[in-house]
Amino acid sequence: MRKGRASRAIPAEALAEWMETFRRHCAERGLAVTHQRAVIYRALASSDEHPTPERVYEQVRAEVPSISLGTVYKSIRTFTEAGLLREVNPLHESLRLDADLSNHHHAICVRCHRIQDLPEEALEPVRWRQRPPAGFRPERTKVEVLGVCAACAGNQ
Amino acid sequence: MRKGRASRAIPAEALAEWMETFRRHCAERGLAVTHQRAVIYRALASSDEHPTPERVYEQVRAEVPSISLGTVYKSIRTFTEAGLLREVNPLHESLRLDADLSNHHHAICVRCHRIQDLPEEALEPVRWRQRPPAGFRPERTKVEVLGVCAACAGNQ
DNA sequence: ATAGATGCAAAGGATTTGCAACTTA
DNA sequence: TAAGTTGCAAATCCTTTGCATCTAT
Repeated sequence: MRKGRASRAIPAEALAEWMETFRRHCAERGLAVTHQRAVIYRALASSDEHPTPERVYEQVRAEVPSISLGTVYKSIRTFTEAGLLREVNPLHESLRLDADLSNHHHAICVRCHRIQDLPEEALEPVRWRQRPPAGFRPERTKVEVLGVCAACAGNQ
Repeated sequence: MRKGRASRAIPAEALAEWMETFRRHCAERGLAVTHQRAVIYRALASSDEHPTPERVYEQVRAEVPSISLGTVYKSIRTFTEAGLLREVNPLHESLRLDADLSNHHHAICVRCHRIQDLPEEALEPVRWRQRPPAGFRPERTKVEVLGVCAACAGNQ
């Protein structure tokens, strides 16, 4: 994991625009725009390292030393539920295992987290159009199709 | 999440073959083939639900009531490190966040878990060849390119 | 003024670890 | 028999919760 200050390769105006969007979204959903929330959102929007809550806490504490880790967690959850933020890893609550080592993909239910196998042939092979990031050595490509499974769709 | 007995749509002979492979792999790596390990591996290889360690524990306890959850965790880790088993979610240790809601993909380092963005145009669009699983309503498709990042490749 | 947000501390779940007793090769 | 594995309990890490105090609307 890289250390140091993480900054998205995005100009200050774009960040300003995101902060504006942030304020609007909060207003639309009746979320108070507190100092803490603004700082937390800014830390997230200006980072390209896909940080953990702990890492966000570190960054934010530099600006608001009295902030608590609990507030960071609560804000992140609020933002995620409001659709302002996304989890990179929808299945992070617990380890999920696969004894099938052949190449295949997964269909993941965003509601119940059921995972169904997709045979490799179910999808067109993934191909590069551009070059991979400099120095990155690709080994394996997985596709996750996120959606709603039959059971969850049936439950309304 | 489905309840009940999960069974992969694989005939008994294939399972027998997997168990044989399992024994061979254990032998190759100097891993003892204990009753517990065999039962744990069988539970995993015969399931299509991508179970959690807790779920494996439930299934295995039906056969070996005295087994401990710790042993299940230790065996799973041993199997994963030996390459007999794969984690569906390599990033499950902690929540990772993304404020960029536009469609894009990720390059994930399997060593340090660094996540780099891949713009959507970096890859050919993912297309279905076959039909999605019955009743599954796809919403979004994510590609994860797993590999080794520049920093980790440099460290040997 | 009031609903909602914060900070703190305690609780809860997932996973790992230490160690003595037991198995496998 | 020696090295490795198990079961148990305690420890650790990540995340949520309860509650009194404070703040944005």
